[in-house]
Amino acid sequence: MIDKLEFLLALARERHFARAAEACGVTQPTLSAGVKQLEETFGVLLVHRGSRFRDFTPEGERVLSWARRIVGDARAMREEVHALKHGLNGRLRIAAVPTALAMVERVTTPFRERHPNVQFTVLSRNSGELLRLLDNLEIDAGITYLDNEPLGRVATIPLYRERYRLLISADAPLGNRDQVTWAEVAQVPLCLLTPDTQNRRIIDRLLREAGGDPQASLESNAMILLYAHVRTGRWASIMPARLAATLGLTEVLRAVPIVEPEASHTIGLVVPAREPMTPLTSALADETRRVAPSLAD
Amino acid sequence: MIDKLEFLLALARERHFARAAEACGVTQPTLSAGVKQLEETFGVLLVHRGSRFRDFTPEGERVLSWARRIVGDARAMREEVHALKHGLNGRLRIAAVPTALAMVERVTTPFRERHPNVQFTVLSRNSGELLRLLDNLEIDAGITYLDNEPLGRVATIPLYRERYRLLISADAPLGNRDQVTWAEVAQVPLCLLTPDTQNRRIIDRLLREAGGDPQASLESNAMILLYAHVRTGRWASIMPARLAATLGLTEVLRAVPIVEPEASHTIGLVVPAREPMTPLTSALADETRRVAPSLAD
DNA sequence: ATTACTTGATAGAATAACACTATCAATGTG
DNA sequence: CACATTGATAGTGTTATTCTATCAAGTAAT
Repeated sequence: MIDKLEFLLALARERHFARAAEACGVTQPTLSAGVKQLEETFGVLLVHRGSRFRDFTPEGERVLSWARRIVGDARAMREEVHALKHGLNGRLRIAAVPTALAMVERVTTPFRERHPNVQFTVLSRNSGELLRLLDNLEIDAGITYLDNEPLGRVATIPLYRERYRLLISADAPLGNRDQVTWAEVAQVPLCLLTPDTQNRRIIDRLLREAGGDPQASLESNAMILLYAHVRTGRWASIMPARLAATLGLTEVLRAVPIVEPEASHTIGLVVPAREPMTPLTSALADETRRVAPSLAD
Repeated sequence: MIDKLEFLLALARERHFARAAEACGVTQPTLSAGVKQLEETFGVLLVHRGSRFRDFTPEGERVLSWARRIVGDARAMREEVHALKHGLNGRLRIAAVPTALAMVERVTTPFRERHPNVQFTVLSRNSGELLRLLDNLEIDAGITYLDNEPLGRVATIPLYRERYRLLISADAPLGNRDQVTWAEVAQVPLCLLTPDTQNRRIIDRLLREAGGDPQASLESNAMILLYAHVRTGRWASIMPARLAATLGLTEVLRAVPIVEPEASHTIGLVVPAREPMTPLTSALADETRRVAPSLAD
């Protein structure tokens, strides 16, 4: 039964019978039969199919949402029993928004001190993608914005507040200032994240509210690329203060606080809203709560 | 997998392999094999066995608690999909404490108006037994005391407050009074529920706190038996006011409010703390919320 | 229109899983 | 010490599951 529900989850992810089957490590007829068996036991069609996968029926959507929960719980059960026997081990799959990537270390480093047998996979994802992965149980936790766009059914643990700095060469027009306004920043050509990221949407909004017309002279989804450009002193960017501090400044590169307004957003851990959590997730949440005070401001 | 977890739940209920097997509709070797298979997949012993069932290992207890949740969710899923197709139907299994039995009608009657295809099984159980049944998914909901003894992991919906009356013949010493004190009642031989019931423990406590020495001249776990005695006019009892009102008074039988203190306890619906609830449970909770205001005082 | 490709369903065979009956060994009980 | 109780084990037949191979329906391109 649970295997069949996993088939259904894979089908929801892949929207394609053969690919879903591959993801489950079975052949396509096996997955087709599994889905059909679910439909027979429930006595309802779950999937609209023409000659190909179309979408889920309303009943299918409901089953899907139960399946997420049941499959998640079954995994949590296995994980917990394993942890009871062998101590905390396994792999934590985490995704973080690009602006928070450099801060993941603040959690993972002390976590590893405490639980050396736990391994990590950390992905860079934009916030929307991150929530989708969390929903589909493809990651165990995410680090993203908690207070800006809606999150869905998740539990959250605040980690730190993101504040904004203009990274710019000391030689440039605004480079010698102690602070600049968003209105002033709006006049500068910037290296920014792509518009699919929440950080970019936040910055665009702030620039627009200051009467500017946001346009990035260079866009990327990788923070490291933006930084590589900025540190030449020939480009400017807006980055979270903590990120700028982590990356370090050169002799010519300055991080100027941006005011009017002194905007800030909360970054934190999001985990599936399941009670009880899996032992790994629960330990990660504990570590996050432990670390957060040292990052407060 | 889910079937095996059901085996485990049955074993926890029956504490006996053969009886658990019978409850699941399989033979004893089948259930033994199922449990053993769970133990193999987890790589841990779940059950301490000597020549007979002893108890669950710590890991077994954890698996058990996950099993309750997973099996419950799987049932809820089936029920919900069925309800989507055929409207709300099926059977609601409810247990109520003896003093609340007569009030169950206040919920079931309007519920049936709304959902005529739902059938009921209503059992009389003491509060401890009721919570155990709820835990083991043997009932869908209970009606019991919400504010006296601890309940465990359940969601509660208050229904009404239970207040106490001395049911006694008008000829008897206290029979002509407008109110009596608990201290006075403590002097009267009473027909009461058995001490396994929460109502009896509440009354005993109130009598003891009034300096009395509670002793029942007749005990039963069936309210109807107590009433049959009392209505002869030759016995006395303490009953909740609403129950006395439902049963009706005879010419000689009076229901005298008991004061010092004017004790009261909240009676309400308890359902498993699962989010989302099954459609039947959810509808019952809705109905209870709808009815409660008309019973408030 | 015709052809080729994509996608999911179906048929048939091999294999694995499952549940049953019968029986046994261990532990209590009178 | 006989005897009942309890759960594990062996052996067997049945059912489920999964695979490979193939098919039919629908799309897209020529």
